[in-house]
Amino acid sequence: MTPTPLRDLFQNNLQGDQELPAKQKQVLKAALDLFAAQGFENTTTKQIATLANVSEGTVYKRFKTKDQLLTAVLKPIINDVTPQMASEFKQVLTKRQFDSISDLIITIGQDRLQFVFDNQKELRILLGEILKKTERVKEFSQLLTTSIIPAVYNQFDQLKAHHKLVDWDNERIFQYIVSIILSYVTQIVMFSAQLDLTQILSDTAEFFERGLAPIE
Amino acid sequence: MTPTPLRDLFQNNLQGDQELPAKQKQVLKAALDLFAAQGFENTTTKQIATLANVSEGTVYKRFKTKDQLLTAVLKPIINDVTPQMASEFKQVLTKRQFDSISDLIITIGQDRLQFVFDNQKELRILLGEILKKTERVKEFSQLLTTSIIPAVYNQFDQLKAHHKLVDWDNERIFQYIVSIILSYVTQIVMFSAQLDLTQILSDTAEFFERGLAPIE
Amino acid sequence: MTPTPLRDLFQNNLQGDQELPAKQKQVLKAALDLFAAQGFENTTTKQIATLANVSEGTVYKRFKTKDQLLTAVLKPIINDVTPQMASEFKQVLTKRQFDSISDLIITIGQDRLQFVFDNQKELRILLGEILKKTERVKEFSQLLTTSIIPAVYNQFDQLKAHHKLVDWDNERIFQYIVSIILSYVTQIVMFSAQLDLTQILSDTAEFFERGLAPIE
Amino acid sequence: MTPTPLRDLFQNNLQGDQELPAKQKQVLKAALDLFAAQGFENTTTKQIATLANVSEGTVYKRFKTKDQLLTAVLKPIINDVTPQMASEFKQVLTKRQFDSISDLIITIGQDRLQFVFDNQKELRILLGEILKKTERVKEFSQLLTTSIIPAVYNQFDQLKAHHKLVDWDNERIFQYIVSIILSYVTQIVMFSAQLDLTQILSDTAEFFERGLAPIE
DNA sequence: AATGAATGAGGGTTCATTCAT
DNA sequence: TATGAATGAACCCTCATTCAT
Repeated sequence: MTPTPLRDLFQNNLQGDQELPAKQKQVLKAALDLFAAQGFENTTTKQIATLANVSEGTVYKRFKTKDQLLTAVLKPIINDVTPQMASEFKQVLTKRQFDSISDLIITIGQDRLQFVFDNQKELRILLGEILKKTERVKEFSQLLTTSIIPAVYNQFDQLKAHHKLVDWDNERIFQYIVSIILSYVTQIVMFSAQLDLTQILSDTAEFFERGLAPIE
Repeated sequence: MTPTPLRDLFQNNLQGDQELPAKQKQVLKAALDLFAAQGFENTTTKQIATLANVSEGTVYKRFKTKDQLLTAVLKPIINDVTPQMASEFKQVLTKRQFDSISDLIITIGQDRLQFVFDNQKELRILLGEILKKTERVKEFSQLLTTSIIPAVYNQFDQLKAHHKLVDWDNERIFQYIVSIILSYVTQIVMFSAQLDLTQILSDTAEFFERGLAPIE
Repeated sequence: MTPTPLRDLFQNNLQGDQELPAKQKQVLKAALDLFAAQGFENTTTKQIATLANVSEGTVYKRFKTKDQLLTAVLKPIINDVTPQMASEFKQVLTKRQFDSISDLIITIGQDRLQFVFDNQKELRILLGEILKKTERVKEFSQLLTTSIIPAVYNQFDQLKAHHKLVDWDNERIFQYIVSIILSYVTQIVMFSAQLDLTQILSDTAEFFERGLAPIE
Repeated sequence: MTPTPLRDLFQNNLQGDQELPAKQKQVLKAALDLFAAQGFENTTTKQIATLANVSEGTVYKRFKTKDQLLTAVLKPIINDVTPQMASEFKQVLTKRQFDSISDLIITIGQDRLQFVFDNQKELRILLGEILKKTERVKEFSQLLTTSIIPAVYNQFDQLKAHHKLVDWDNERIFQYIVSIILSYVTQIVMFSAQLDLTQILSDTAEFFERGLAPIE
């Protein structure tokens, strides 16, 4: 079961908004695509209007400045899409209990690496834009933290209870795992690396099996 | 012994160029600072001229377009500054032999985390600009790879010989270590996290001591 | 009945264009006047904007470059104005039958010399611009050729039939007549010569009466 | 005996100037070539400096503005080269006596048409530049007038004396002949027409033989 | 005299934003 | 509400010209 692409989540989310006129939705959709493809500064409002099949004036009807438009694009991603994404991921985490660190890592890894792989373009640019405004960064990361973390920590706790995980702080364990998975993510997104995901995950699992084994 | 800041390395490197007129050096220096502070697109050639105490025409005397100016700023960093930086780091690696993974990680970590910490601003933006052009990414990463890696691998080999490190591929070991250190780097650069570097490094060292212990 | 000035023809033609906004028409009109008065390179887009009572941005709304603006000025002249001009001239040629070479030359000469005289400024510069692009030259001259020539040749043929014109190729006869009339045109346009058109035409007519008399 | 090309005459003339430093001569030569090839406005002083193998400063050593440089290029052409050219042509006119209008026309025509043909590029542009400043036009045409005309008129007078030419004003006769020859010149220069010069000249001669025959 | 770095006014062009319809 | 013409500030860049060496 592959994760739903970011772009689709975004669009579904837009359609749920009763208040927003159809044309404005087209604007947001066009803006997302163009920002993702060329970055914020390199996208003109005219391009957005054209792609959205809308006049330039319409772009400004609701969003008073180009910057507000960016915010409007980012907001649903941060407020709605990411949670949705997160909950999708959470399902993976809560559907069943993992019986080892290996199991956990391979499952998580497969799911998220796939997601990143499928959304390279959007992630690369949107990340860039998000990073430019420090406030946004905070919002965004908090989001992730509050929704996914509990599910993961719960799994950690259960593994610990079964004496299958070292008794360190969940934060610390989480950091190590995320770090290494993210490093592969980076290689994929930034360098378009062609990696053997299966091999990598099994190696990584082996490593954590040792590094995070409970202390006897 | 703290690592030399990027900005100073850049400037020293410029001063070595006999051919480039003083004003042109001022231009490059100003451009680096402004690009680092506000990004490429948000920096005006007029701003650069003003900061460099130079007319706008002068900016264009040598560098025919704003883009060429960016390249001219990046080139010495990639061709000269980074190697210098790398060799500085290499010295740390070759000066002495490490007697454990912990030792290695703490030493490396301290040096590089400090460097990143000191150059947050420059790294954040320049990295952004470098990432925009895929060709540059390749150049840049190859650079790092060829100059530092051998020294690190040499240390690994010696630790293995003394039966103090698991007998995995050096690449694999390197990836794990770098991943986790980079994850802290990221937290510093992107989120301006206030971290207790000493604590972190000792924890990380402990983790690797277990995960990378030789198999009995 | 004096021929309609080029500038008026141009303006009438513009007004016929329903699609083009009023301000854009002002731009074209201003551009024609300025190009004619100072040449293309010596005319600023700002000057055009000012004369047209329009912002500089408006100049570029429709015409993406200054060069396209020149083309846009020249196009109606080539495509519409000249034909109109030509047809006006053709009327003179077809309205009645000429009963001698003298008659023909004096009539043609008066009409066209007057036209040139009235449009000195426009002709002088526009011709210059037209000549810079060889492709345009071709277009332009073909235009003239296809629309006027037949009417003239028809007159020649009738004169020949009445045994009032030498039996040479029409092209050859046309060339001689046009050459000499153009030479006076040139003197008017280029040197602002003050010529006694009536005297000149009667002299010229006399000359042709002899040179082009039918061979007995 | 083909006429000497304009460019060579210009250069020879420069070499005769003792006062002008060698580098300045290079500048003038380069300027002529570039102005001829691309027009005045489209030629930069840097281009001139480069082609002349000279620094930009040197270009301004003697010629204080770009416009003065144009004047300096045009001056020798008007003051020295054209007279030389004219005298060359005059020789053709005075070397022998012509025994008919045909003879005269064919000889003149061949010589001058050839000259124009060989100097198309220079003539086309230089003429353009000359035409832009009305004062220059006057200078230039007077030049031609005073040096060549007498020789031509002398020939006319002799033909008249031998009862081989109509007894009209020399100016009038001259105008007719020059007009028609110039019309062919124009076709060559402007439209790069491929004309059969021999045929044309013999036709033209025939025409004038009739049009300018003495009145019985 | 010659150099070429430096100047800076001004040119063409873009684009976020406004506004009349 | 939607349109798209209009705006004008600001940008990148050019180039004739000056000036220190």
